[in-house]
Amino acid sequence: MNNLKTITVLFRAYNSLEKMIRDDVFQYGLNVSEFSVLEALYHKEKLSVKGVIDKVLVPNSSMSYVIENLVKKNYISKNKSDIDKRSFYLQLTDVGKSIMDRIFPIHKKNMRSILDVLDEKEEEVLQKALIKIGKTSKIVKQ
Amino acid sequence: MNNLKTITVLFRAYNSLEKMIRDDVFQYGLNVSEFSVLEALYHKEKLSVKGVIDKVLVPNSSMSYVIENLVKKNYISKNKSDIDKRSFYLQLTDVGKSIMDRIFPIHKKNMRSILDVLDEKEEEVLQKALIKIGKTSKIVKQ
DNA sequence: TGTAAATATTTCGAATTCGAAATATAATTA
DNA sequence: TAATTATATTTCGAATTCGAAATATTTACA
Repeated sequence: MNNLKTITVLFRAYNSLEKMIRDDVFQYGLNVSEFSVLEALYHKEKLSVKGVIDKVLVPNSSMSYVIENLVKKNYISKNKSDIDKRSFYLQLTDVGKSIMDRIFPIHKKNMRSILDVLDEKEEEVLQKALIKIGKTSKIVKQ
Repeated sequence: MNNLKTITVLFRAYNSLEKMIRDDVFQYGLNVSEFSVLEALYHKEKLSVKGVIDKVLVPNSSMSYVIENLVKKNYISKNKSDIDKRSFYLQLTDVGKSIMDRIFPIHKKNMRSILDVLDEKEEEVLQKALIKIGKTSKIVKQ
C-alpha cells in the first residue's frame, strides 16, 4: 500500500476507545491515566514506579503526578523499597482494590463487547499486526 | 477471546506512533495537534473549523487553541464564511503549504516504513478490523 | 413571522501532560 | 575503594487538553 489510511484508522480507533474509557471511569472520579495505573496494580499486586511506567507508557514526570493523586485519594500505597532505596513500590489499598473489583469487570465487558465485532481469527491477526507495528516504531524511533 | 490484550497492544502501537510523530514534527516547531490540522488542510484545500474537528477528532475547545496558534505562526489563514456567518474557513498559507511540502513526504515515508513490516494482505485486514472497532465504539458510546 | 431548537465557534478555569534538569542511590570500573 | 556512569524518581515551568458554559447565527416549525 502507498497511503496512510492505516494510521488514520488506527488513530480513530484509539480515540474512540480512549474516549469511551475516559467517560466510563470518569463516573468513578478517575481519569484514564489513573485508571491505567490501578489496572496495572490490579493485575500485578506490587510494582515499582518504574514498573508501572513501563506498563502504562507515560513519561516519568507525568507518572509522579498521577501516582501522587492516587495516593491522595487513598487508592494506592507507596513505600520505599528496602532493596533499592531509590525505588518505591506501589500497591492497591483495600479501597483501591474494592473500587477495581467494582469497575474492572464492567470495563472489561465494555471493551470486550467492542472487540467482539471481530471474530476470533480477525482479532488474532489484528493483535499480531499491532504488536509488529508497536515493536517496529520503537526501533525506528531510537 | 476473553482478555483485553488487543486493547493493550492497540494502545501501545498508538503510543509508539504518536511519540514518533511528536518527535518528528517537533523539529519543525509543531506539536501533533498542529500537524494534524495542517495535514487535513494539505489534503483538503479548504475546511471549516468544524470540518477540521471532524477529521482530527479533537474537542472544539482544544481546536480553537490549536487554530489560534497556527494562525499566529502564519501557517493557516482563517476567514469568516459568507454563506454561514457562524462559520470560519481555514486554508494553508503559502508558508504553511511550503512547510508541508517539506515535512509531509518525510513523514509519509517514516510512517510507511513502519507499516511496511506488514504485507499488503495483513495491512488490509488490520485496516478493516480497526475501522470496525472505531465504528462500534462510536455507537456504544452514545 | 416569531420563537424555539440546533449548530458553529470561543471563552474560561482547572486538570493534565510534557521534557529537561535536579536529586538520590546503585552499579561499574579503574 | 574512589570516581564515574547508570538508574529511579521528583521538581519545575510551560504547553496542551479538557468539559461546560457563553455567544452568535441558522434552521425548523407553530
